[in-house]
Amino acid sequence: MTDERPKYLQIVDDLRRKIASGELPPGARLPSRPEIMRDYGVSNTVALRVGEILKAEGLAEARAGAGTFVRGRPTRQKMTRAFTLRLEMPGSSGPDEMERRGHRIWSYDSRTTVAPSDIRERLALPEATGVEDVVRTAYVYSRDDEPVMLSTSWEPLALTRGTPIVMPEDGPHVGVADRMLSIGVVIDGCTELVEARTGEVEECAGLKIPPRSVVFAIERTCYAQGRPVQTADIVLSAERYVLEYGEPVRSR
Amino acid sequence: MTDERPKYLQIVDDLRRKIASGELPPGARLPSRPEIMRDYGVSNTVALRVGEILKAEGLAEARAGAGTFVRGRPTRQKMTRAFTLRLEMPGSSGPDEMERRGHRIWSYDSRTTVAPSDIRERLALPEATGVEDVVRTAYVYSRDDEPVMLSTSWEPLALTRGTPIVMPEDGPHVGVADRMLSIGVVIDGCTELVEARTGEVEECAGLKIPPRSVVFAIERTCYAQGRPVQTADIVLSAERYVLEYGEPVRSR
DNA sequence: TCGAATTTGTGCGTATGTATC
DNA sequence: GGATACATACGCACAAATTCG
Repeated sequence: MTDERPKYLQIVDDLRRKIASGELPPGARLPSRPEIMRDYGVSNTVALRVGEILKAEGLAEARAGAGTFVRGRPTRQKMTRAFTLRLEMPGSSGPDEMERRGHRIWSYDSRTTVAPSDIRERLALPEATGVEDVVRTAYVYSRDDEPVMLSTSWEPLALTRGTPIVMPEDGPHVGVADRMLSIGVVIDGCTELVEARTGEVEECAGLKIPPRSVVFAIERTCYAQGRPVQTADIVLSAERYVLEYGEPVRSR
Repeated sequence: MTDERPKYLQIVDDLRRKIASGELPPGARLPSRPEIMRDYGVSNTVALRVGEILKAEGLAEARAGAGTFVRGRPTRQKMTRAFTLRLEMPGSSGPDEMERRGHRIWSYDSRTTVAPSDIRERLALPEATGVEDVVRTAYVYSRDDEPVMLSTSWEPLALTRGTPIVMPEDGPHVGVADRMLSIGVVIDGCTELVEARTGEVEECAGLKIPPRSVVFAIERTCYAQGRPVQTADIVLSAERYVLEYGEPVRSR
């Protein structure tokens, strides 16, 4: 054996090859930690690392007590972003686009707070004075009873204070545009900044995907006549979703 | 301490927070393994894991013998997608949005060929007959003399055959919309399917980024009255770019 | 220039809790 | 209930790279 590389990499490579070749098809059980230790003659440290790497690469999935299994790639859902925005534009009512596609709000948590500096910038808020000036709402969206999207929205209290829609979940209005319209704020513009990166541990845990999976992180800001009226941070798995932007094709 | 989460996560969180807040700016040294063990009262196993996670998340960079340092994120360029499309829409001329932002075509390679099946589907082409029916052009875009974007575009020969714009780089017309307009095809719709994943070896090599870096893979299709007239596969580094979509804000 | 101290990378052994079968 | 497997955590050792006096 003239291989200079670390043992754990050699083993990972070997298993990766077996997965790619189909020798270990999706669902197949990978060797357990003790088995790796025996088969390859290594310590638990190495066997442990092998599992961690395969999980991080999204190739394997571990279930405590059961074993480690080859992961079947999920079919990617299409998430039509521009379309969402359009449907949420003034006049819409009833379930918004998210719900129409089988997504439901799994949980949410609203509270008033002092906006952090990056949010202040996005909402064009003045210097912080220590006074609570935004409503922060953390949503978890689900599909088929699985969490699939995390969203944290921020709305300036200056806009909503004293209105019936201070707390997003109060009342019948669904979707930002609809809610804002009900207090006379017409949302007429929206931008999304799309970032892709490996998910933080908590994000991946919240989405029930392997740690460090690739995720989309979308920064969405809605405007009314040029003034930002709501901004949100949206996180979703890049393995499960493709984002669709652009003009929907009309006649087809 | 009522925190139920694993120790390594708590420590990672603490350091991540310090990095995000700027308390530990890019280039700053993170606590070493012995320091973490002492400061947080944990074993080397935990301290080790903390470093591994921060590295995997791209927040830190370790040099054996020297230490672990906060990684300076390359400042992310904003790639304004919708805007690009709009500027490329009929009537525009001169340098397109890509060029305006300092991007140049580094190299390209055009040839006629038989479209593969996925492209046939996107362009709504009939069954392949073995006859060359598309022009495939592979571009490498650069910025500051560095390759930053790969793009492969496909145009049906049925549209362009016999016109002066069969080969994209012939003539003065820059940008799809402009070129198509010159032969009477008015592009009036465009969709982009945005995917994020770890880059393939060739892609990362072409972009001069580390293997398995996170990349955007965009599938863009342009339509004229509902009929697809051009489609392209675009790959760019997710570490270097953020995609911007949506209505640009008017009055500001 | 050299060597000591430090730090990361790799590897070893072990223990305990908990989920699964 | 018992065996198995993963998750987390403890301990230690040594090589290679770097830093610094």
